[in-house]
Amino acid sequence: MKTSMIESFALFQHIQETELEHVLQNLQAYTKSYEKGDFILYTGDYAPSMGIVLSGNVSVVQRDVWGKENIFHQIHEGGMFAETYAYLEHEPLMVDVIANCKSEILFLNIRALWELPMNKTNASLMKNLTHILAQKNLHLSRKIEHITPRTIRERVFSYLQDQSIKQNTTHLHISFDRQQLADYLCVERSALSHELSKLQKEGKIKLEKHFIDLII
Amino acid sequence: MKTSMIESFALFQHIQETELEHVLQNLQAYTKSYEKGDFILYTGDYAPSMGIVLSGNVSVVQRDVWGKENIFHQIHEGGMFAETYAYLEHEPLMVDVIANCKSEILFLNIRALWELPMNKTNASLMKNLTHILAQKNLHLSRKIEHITPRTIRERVFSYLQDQSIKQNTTHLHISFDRQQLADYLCVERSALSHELSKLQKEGKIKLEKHFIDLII
DNA sequence: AAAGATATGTTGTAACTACAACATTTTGGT
DNA sequence: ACCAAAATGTTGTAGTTACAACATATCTTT
Repeated sequence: MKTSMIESFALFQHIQETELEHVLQNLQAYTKSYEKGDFILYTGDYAPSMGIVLSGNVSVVQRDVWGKENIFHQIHEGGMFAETYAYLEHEPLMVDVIANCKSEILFLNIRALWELPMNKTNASLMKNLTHILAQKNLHLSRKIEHITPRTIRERVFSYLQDQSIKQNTTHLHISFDRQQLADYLCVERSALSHELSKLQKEGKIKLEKHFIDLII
Repeated sequence: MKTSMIESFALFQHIQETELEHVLQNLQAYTKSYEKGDFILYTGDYAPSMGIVLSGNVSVVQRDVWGKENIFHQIHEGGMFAETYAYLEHEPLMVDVIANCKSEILFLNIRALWELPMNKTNASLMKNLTHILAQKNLHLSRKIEHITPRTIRERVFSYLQDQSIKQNTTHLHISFDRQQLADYLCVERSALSHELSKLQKEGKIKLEKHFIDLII
């Protein structure tokens, strides 16, 4: 396992490189590879371990009875998923986790952390984990903010303004394709396309492939 | 401060009663009282401390430009709020916290936890905090699940089914009034009343004040 | 018990979206 | 460069909601 890459991840901030191998062992680390479209975790499952995306990217998705998808998160390299369920061991997953492309996942039994002796390294891990959970919280709150408005137009602007702050530019890279963006905003794909076209005709945005320019 | 009450709270599980006074001191605990309608925290503020509801109850609310309210949580006795923002110190609040009635709040500087020596008590506090953050995450995910459907009817059923599981009965106590339930589900109050009436006429639910019977 | 205040229920209308069906553009493999 | 497949865009229609304006019920205070 390439520790050089792993030590850059949020969970391992302020962990000594020399400790890393030991930490991975303590957390019963193992990796697994997935192809595009593979299910990594299923709704209803219990997740004994959380996942870290070593390469590729995955979607955390909820499906309703009719198969309509609601994208909660898209997790890229270095990102974590299922940490909530790995921690709350009796809570069944309310989402699927699916590989968007060929991906390699590192699994860690995060509950083991609380059985380990209390030293500086393990305290750092706890602090990092708390930090990550707090940020997941914010992401979920932002998603709620984005899907609260009734109209597609308002949802799009809510999302684009958020992206504009995060990317610190008005030339926004959108990592979703249209269907995924529709799923994230909980609207119909063709209706989203229609609204984006209208916004472009009105001169409020400019569409170019995976970028959207915000024009103010 | 009545430590007998405080030790029953989620944050203080498995903490020795004899340690409690010391812990409260370390976390710079102080209490403050609020009247109905008082703002406890404002959108845009930074929260240096998180809050625990000692008595009364509070709402965590987001407002849009037109003053429309979106209720994220309702926090009752023993519940916590702003733990995410208290932990992410540079993140401004995206919600208001408002007292629904006369309430007493205990404030704790949770960040101080990471500066303290690593002993069993502080490790328990970290574990409890992680647990609470993970559960907040689940609550937010459930809220997303409830407001994802397009129709009021589907949102109501999503919420009622969730309550049915949580309360383990079909005779559901609803702690929201109609306006609050509408705000939580992000729909219009009168439209919600209308839909609830229709559901009752169809024999699918039975309304009685602050209870709703699910009829299956 | 009465009166004012607050909460809840009812109705009509304009606006927006989901859905379906189809047209066009872009992408990836050879 | 070509083709097939996938992604994106366009249009019309039926159904649901927000909003406004009002009616009724419930709570509070005296």
